Amino acid sequence: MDSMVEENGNSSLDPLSDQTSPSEANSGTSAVLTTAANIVQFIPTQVSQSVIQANQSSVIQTATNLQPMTLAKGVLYVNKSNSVIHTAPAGLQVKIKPEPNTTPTQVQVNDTNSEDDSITDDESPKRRRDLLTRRPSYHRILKEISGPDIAVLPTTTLQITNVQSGDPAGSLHTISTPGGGSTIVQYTQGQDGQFFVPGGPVLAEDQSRKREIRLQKNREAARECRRKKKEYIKCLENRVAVLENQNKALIEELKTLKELYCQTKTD
DNA sequence: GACAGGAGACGTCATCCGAT
DNA sequence: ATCGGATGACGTCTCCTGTC
Repeated sequence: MDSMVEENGNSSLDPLSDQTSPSEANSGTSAVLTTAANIVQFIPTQVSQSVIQANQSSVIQTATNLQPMTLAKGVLYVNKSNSVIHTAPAGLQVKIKPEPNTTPTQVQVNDTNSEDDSITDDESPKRRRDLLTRRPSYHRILKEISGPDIAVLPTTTLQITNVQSGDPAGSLHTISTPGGGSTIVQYTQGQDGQFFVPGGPVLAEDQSRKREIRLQKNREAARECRRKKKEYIKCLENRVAVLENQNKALIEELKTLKELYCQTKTD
């Protein structure tokens, strides 16, 4: 499943929400899905999603207004019907050129290997985001460059001031930016050389507890997300099977009708 | 049996995005 | 503006299978 085109009118994850039979597809505004060898007709209002196999020269046409699309990796989400979508071999990138006065709008697939014009200024931030691959995280980059757990401070001079506090642990030290600027950290140093940050253990404990909760929630969310994704893919595969069957049936029907037509013509 | 490679599941991080 | 859920990306681990 290298490329998919999905009409997003139905927000349900279940691409099988429509199970139209070939006969049902004969009413209402019809859409035509044409692949190299096959023709499938279906009703846009009932068919929530459709799937195109990769590496086929395919066109999806539906009858009415073209709507904006959003892109996920390898997936086209079509907000409404009525698009002309050309798929192409893997490694190509889909580009949408807004053409308000023309119908239907063309969705173009460009070879990004040959030309880097995939993002233009007039495209929405969302589109731009979707088209960009994620950059490596700063954390990861830092880790690679400097090793783990390196804190980076701005290259300004720091100032340490000492205040006699009467604290048995020793005098209070304040690290701040020069000129009475913002305090970065306050600490005391015991006779054994250990550092104590006031309120430190409590704060750290709280933060670590919050972090644990967050991680636990995210763990569960990730699990659930994967489950849904698997379910979704399974549904898409089922849908492919259904459409293939419909395709076969229609081809058969066409064949029969052609034969019938030829027969009546010769009579 | 040892080993390599692929597939799948998982945990974590970063980011997006809708709700408040 | 902030928060929290959802999800893509990435690294790691485990299991399975084929090859030697």
